[in-house]
Amino acid sequence: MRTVETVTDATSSWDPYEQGCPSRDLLDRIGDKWSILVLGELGEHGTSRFTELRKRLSGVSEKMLTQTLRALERDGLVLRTVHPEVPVRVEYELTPLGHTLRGPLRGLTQWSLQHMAEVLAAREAYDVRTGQTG
Amino acid sequence: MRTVETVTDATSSWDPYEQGCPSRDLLDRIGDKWSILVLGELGEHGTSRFTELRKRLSGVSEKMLTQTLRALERDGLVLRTVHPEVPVRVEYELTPLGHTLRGPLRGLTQWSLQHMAEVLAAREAYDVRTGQTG
DNA sequence: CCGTATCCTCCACGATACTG
DNA sequence: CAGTATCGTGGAGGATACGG
Repeated sequence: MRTVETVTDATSSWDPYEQGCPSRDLLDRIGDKWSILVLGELGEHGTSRFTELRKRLSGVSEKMLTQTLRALERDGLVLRTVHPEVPVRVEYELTPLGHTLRGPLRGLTQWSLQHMAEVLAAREAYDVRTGQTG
Repeated sequence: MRTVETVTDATSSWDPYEQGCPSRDLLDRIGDKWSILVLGELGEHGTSRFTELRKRLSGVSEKMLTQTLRALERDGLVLRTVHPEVPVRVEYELTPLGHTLRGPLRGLTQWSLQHMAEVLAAREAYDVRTGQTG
């Protein structure tokens, strides 16, 4: 899932396989490890500062958090506001566009809550049947 | 996004970061490059054979298609039926559980269709503002 | 406090060749 | 037809150190 490590050539080319599957287009952007976690946090807690986010998303490195926030900002999903104080205070919040994503995302969350147990069960059954674990 | 290249130790450990974010749990399974495309195809066209899928998902390698289908089968989302004829005929279809995923997935698709243009626009605006491209 | 710069590791994905 | 086996690679993601 391509995030933008080299931002410079991110606009250059789109893989042909993406054309015609909108859900893939979207997941190519937010399907990475941290994007939806960030969107979730900003959706629930509202405006947050960098370090605040970093603490709540335990496990994220500074690099990845910055990178994720930049990508979301670039795509118009997150608004970044710098308050020129000393020390600097930076606040992140969802844009209106970002808020419209919460619905679909909640759809995924709901499905996961309702059906993930079945998935886990199916997985174990499969492993027993095919003889992993035993 | 971990798919199962080495199927053997796939059950062994779960990253701690996943706990408590159901949408991430889900995306860790179907957020890979081909899963939702396969689910989409099987959802729309119904029962399909291996080569049929391979043709419709143009660009997928045999290895990746097999791997994706196996993972989906293991998770109880896809049913694989082998017809012992000569030559062998294998058919894939969504399970009832697999069908329940279509709703949430359509949610993503709808969002993408409605808002991806805004995302693209925001992206260009950002690039101009920060001085890529020019 | 809020990042950037650098280096490194690991594995998802692809290409190719072969099989029941 | 429907796969398996093997090898190679790009780049996502982490650790660490430094900068405004």
